[in-house]
Amino acid sequence: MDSMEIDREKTPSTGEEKKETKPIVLVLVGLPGSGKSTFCEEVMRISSRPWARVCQDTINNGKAGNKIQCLSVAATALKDGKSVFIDRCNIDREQRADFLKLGGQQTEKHAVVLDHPAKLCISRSVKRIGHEGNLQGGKAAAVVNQMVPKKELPKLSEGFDRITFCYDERDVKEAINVYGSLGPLDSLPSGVFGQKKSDAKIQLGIMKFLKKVDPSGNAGSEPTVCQKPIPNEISVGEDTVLQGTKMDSHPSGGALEKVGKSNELDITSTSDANSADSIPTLAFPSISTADFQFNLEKASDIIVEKVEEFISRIGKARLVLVDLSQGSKILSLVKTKAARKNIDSNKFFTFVGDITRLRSQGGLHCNVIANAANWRLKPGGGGVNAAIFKAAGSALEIATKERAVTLSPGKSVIVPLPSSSLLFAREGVTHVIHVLGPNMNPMRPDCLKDDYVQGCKILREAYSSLFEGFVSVVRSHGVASIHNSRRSLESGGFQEVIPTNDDQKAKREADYESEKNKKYKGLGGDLKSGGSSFMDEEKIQDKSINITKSWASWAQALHDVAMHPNKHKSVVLEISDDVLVMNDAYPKAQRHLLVLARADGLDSIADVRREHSPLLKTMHAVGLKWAEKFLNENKSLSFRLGYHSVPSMRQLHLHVISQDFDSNHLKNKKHWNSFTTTFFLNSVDVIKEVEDVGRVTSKDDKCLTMELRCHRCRSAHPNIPRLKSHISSCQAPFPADLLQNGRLVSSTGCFCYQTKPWPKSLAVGLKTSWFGFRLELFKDVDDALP
DNA sequence: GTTCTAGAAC
DNA sequence: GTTCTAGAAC
Repeated sequence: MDSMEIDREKTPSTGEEKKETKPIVLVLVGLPGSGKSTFCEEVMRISSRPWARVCQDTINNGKAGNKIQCLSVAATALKDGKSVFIDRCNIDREQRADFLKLGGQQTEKHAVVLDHPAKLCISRSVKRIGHEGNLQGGKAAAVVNQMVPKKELPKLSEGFDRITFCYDERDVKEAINVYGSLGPLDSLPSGVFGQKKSDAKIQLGIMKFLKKVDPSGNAGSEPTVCQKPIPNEISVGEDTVLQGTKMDSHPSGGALEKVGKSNELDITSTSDANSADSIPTLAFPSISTADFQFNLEKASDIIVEKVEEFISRIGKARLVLVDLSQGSKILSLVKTKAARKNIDSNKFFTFVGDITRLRSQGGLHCNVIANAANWRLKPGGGGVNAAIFKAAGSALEIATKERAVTLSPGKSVIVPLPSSSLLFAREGVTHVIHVLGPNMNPMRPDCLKDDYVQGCKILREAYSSLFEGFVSVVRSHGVASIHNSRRSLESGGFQEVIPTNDDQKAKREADYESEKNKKYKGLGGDLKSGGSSFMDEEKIQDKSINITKSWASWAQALHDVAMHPNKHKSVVLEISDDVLVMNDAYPKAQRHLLVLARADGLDSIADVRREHSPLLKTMHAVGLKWAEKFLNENKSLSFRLGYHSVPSMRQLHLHVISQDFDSNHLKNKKHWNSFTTTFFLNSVDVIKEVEDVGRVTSKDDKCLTMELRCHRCRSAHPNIPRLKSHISSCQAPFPADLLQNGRLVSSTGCFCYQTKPWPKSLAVGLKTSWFGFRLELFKDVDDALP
């Protein structure tokens, strides 16, 4: 950037002076360590204009706060006539959006982008001490790395009046001067200033689409198509603790107890100890056997039984049973029984040590730890619960409260650990799963006395819930971890979990800001039955927190097909890089297909974002092609293409279903209503909504229990047999809304594909790439619309 | 998602 | 007594 003045010529700047002076909402955009706070301080130091700095790191009485607090403080400052700095990373459009609404038309919206190379930001944030948000050292490096793939440069179209890009200190200084010399009545011209390449954003978009973003984070530079490893020299502090550590008898107290057939453990047997550090690992105490006085023999049987059940589902991840005492009876029992069952000791072992200091003292990095919680989910009571709450600090209490207030025996709740927690910073723990086991101690609540039938049942449920929770964390984050460990190995690299750019979920979770530490849905019935104890969906939406659903084992079938189509050749009708077609295993009509997305991490329509629009169109196109094929075979059929708003099965899948509903598999109200009410989201509507607002908003599962109505004439029927009898003969026309916009596909309808040949571009597109063909396809779709 | 089954509805 | 639903378990 030569100078801002020169850039002004090639920007959409109007250069017009504004007659009325408005306060400025200046959104800083930059990685930790990019110098946002310094920028604000420098401007405020020299400026004669009243400024307020809204800093998320300190907004909560000097501690880190959340976005809502920032918005509130900023709004107050604006009302006082001040201009405000939004001093937080604001790294993507979503993070910035709410701040652009501040003050409506009465404020100017500016962005200053401190777009320094990620390496520089890492180096600065690792070195700094006394950072307001305590983001320094190894943790800072990890956070920066996590953010890099998420970076999305601001655009005027987001609602900014003026955007200034700074790539080096000279640019920053110039920008400080520009804003610092702004008097109370001055204003600045609109436009984009200092951006190196006008197509940088487009390039970034394409790179993101191709899942190949320049990891240096310098989107302004020439994009590259390979991922450069993060330099190793930034590996610092506690991250090096594993190296050279013998796990069997760690001098600081941790001791690994080998379980099963192998004497070699992954931590030490791996060629690079760092890679073991990034294997998703759950450390869990024995549930109910301490204070709740559960019989050790029975408990050890159940632990081994449940470990055996789950071990095949956790991929490369590991389970570690932890106990503080060297001569722990429960560890010894479990170890023996696990060995007897030949459970893989790389995936399950026992460990003697403090569950709150596994990495720092024991050299064992466990990204998830389980807490043997009490029903009130409160600290205290001694034992593991007290220790974990104490070690994690108030951050865990607050995060827990957001998710659940109480817990029933046999249930668990997953709590993502805020980065402000010591357990996160020191031990690398990203999630705590609170579990409540059965109580056999008459001195404690809900004592089962000696009812071990019930007790064993609840303990089994507790471990199922815990391991299911861990599976869901691994599935949401573990891909990144595994990719990462691979990358670490290749690069000799950085051992913190660094999400790769192709893992949207992990990417979302990687946000270090507490309000963005997105919400996980806890497990099992407790969230459902907890009633007022839990945040309802609206509250969750209000707090901009997303839910990651946990999926039961039976719900994984489609995901397994999508991930491993070779194992399911017999059911796959068609496959491309992006989608796969199969018959529904329990068809609810004469013709009932599923078009599955093959991307991992796209569990349901709720995960779909704007960037998935091409995929949705591909799925629609493939579904239409099959509908057309079926129509050629039977002209009397009609088809709908759509998604269940709350699917039961994991993996985004489009239903292509004929409207006869002539099937023995259609047995109950839920079946019927899931295809004939607004629970069934028309593919065309989904595509439009995703393009318009970036996601699908409707999520209506109440209609599943509504009365049974004919999907054609809308007459009500008392039960399924009577309804089926009616629909077998009802010839009424379909409701008007279905006849619009291609929602219904039939040989006689207005949306008729048979009258025109399938576009050649589609055939090519399906085999090659989305580019090019999708526009043509939709040109065809548009042409076909009435 | 399905299966199983207790008990409601007829 | 039979049919059907709805909830639990998987």
